[in-house]
Amino acid sequence: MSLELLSEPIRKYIRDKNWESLRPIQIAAISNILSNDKNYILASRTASGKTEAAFLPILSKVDFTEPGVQVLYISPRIALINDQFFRIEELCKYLDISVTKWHGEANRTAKEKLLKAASGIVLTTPESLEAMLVNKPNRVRLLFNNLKFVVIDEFHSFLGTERGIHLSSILFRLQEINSTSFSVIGLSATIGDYEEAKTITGNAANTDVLQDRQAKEIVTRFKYFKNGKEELSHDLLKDLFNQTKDKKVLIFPNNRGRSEEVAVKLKKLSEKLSGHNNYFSHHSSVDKEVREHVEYFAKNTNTENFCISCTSTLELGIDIGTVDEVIQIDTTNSIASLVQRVGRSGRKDDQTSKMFLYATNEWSLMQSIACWKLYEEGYIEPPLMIRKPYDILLHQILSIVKSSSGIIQSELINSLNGNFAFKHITKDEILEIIRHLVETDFLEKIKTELILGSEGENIVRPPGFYSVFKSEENFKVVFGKSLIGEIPYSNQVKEGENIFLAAKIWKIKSVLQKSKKVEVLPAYDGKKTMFYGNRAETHERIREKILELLFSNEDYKFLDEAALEEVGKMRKAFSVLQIRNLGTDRPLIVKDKILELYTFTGTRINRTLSMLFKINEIKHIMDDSSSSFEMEIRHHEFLEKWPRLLQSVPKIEAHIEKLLCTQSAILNFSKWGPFLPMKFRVSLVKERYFDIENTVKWLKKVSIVYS
DNA sequence: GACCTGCTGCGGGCTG
Repeated sequence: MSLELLSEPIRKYIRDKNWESLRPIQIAAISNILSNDKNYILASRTASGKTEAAFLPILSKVDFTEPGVQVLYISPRIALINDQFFRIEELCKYLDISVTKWHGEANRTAKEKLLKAASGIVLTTPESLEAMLVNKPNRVRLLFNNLKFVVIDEFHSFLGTERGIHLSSILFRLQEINSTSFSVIGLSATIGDYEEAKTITGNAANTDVLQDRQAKEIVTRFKYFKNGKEELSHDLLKDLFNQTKDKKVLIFPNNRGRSEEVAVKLKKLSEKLSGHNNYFSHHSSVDKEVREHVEYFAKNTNTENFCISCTSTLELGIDIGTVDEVIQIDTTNSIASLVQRVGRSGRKDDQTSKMFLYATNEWSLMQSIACWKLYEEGYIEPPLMIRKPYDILLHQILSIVKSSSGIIQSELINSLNGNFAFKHITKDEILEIIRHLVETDFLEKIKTELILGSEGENIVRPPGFYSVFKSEENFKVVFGKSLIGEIPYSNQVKEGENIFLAAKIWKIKSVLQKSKKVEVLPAYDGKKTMFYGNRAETHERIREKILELLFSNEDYKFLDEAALEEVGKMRKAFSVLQIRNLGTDRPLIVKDKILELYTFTGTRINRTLSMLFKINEIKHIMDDSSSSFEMEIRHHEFLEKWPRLLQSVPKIEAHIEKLLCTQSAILNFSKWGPFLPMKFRVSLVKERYFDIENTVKWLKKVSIVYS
């Protein structure tokens, strides 16, 4: 039925493809996009044909003979653009529409060709758009002043992030140069909060969600191998090897160091037992060419089995072909991430997705089960709400001033005030930040006009200016003339040390401080490489679910014997506590000189509680993975101080300010935050690192029960 | 010590 709505060349494309029928999300998208000009979020599981769902109706609807680029496709990954380019180009051959890749690694000649005759479809990243807006505003006008559609891929990956606010602001700036408005189409996995998602398009009221809830059948198996030490146990590795040796698998060990450990050790086992040789690691520190080789191999091999040990680099978008099984080592920190990873296997229609979960400690096991149960209930945690993104505002102020090479202050303020990315920030606050930037030489005011100051000139010049997220400085790892990857500078980076990288073992021959290079030679034995990283955050609902699991009698068929036994042990240990109301009671365990408090709540609330403990001089160690506090305080003294926590909430602000002066690392999550006036820095930390509002709610409802 | 992402302009050297 929806086929008739499409233009003839598109119908021919579908006939040539021999598609028996269109997918539900495609049918919904075709009839909606063709019948009105709303924004849409197309939400359905991976490999359900979302790209075609957007482009079939768009290509039917848009008149590509008009001047200027008609459709802009924005992706969070270059690799995804390169992947989608082939699919979209194939589709466009039926209509004689030009498709151009525009990103940092794209062909320059193709870009120049586009500039000579702006038309068709452009595939790009938020950062490339930012760079164009900063350096060549006239070029942006030439290319994008007649846009009809903006398609945003992996829409969910922008939610609740600084990059999402940045993207939103860029959409506003594009709207500003378009005389008529364009529609935004977001392609997304199933997400937790569609109302929040709609706000990125800038017009939530005019944004509809088309959702295909149909999920794939997923087979899961949870295994438990208790691991005291830092490194993975031999038993686990042996089991993992047998589990994966004759299949095509992806393994997610949660961090780069462990990803290398798994790849190297499985490869060694495979060599000893004459298994296949296709063991790889894939993460941001592995050289790009090596990674592309791994992706190419996985995509193009039919007969050979492989095993890729990876981080979230392979969680998003890129279709790496047939994968039989996904292995997760220890818990994911979110349900959204779990869903994405499971979706990497069984992409073909008739296949089920298979996931094996290995837990190495009891809390990781409990959290894995909690995430899985919540997923089964259809729950996905909502993204973080960023209401006051002062840091992104500051970045955009510098960007706009630079692009205009002189702008009237009131004009700048009006534009920012109308920008939907900053709708919760007031005019007065914008003015205050501009004044601060003038005082600190980032901007200079000449009569009513603003230009860049000397500090501002320095900061907008390096290429790093175009992104809003932070990145660490790394040392390149080279063997002879070939680049293996990059590692951060740690005390492990010195002559004679052995490291794991790109699924191989290396001995460090020399460290060249000046050129930031590490020369290596192949070796046979070594240690896990040290990588730095930010702490991941877990939502409170997951921790509440763990408490519910501990006080339930439910039998889980997906657990192996060891996991079942561990769950039984945990349940027994907690059953002695007098918990009557799972929603409000939290256990306090009284030991000799210490107390243990189990909060069963999210990371940001735990951090805030830790802060309140500090303010009230309660000596403690927080462990977020078990959501618990070990406190050095007498029982009666703690109960006396407990009600004071709530009273000291108003003191938090002053305390954060003090913290920011002594240990500025607390603002490490924000790239542009350090350039803000103090009160806005405090606000960023309050909103993104802590969660005061929900901590207050938590403290008001919770009652402590003790053994 | 739990993740990941992106990037201009210019000039010098080389190739056809």
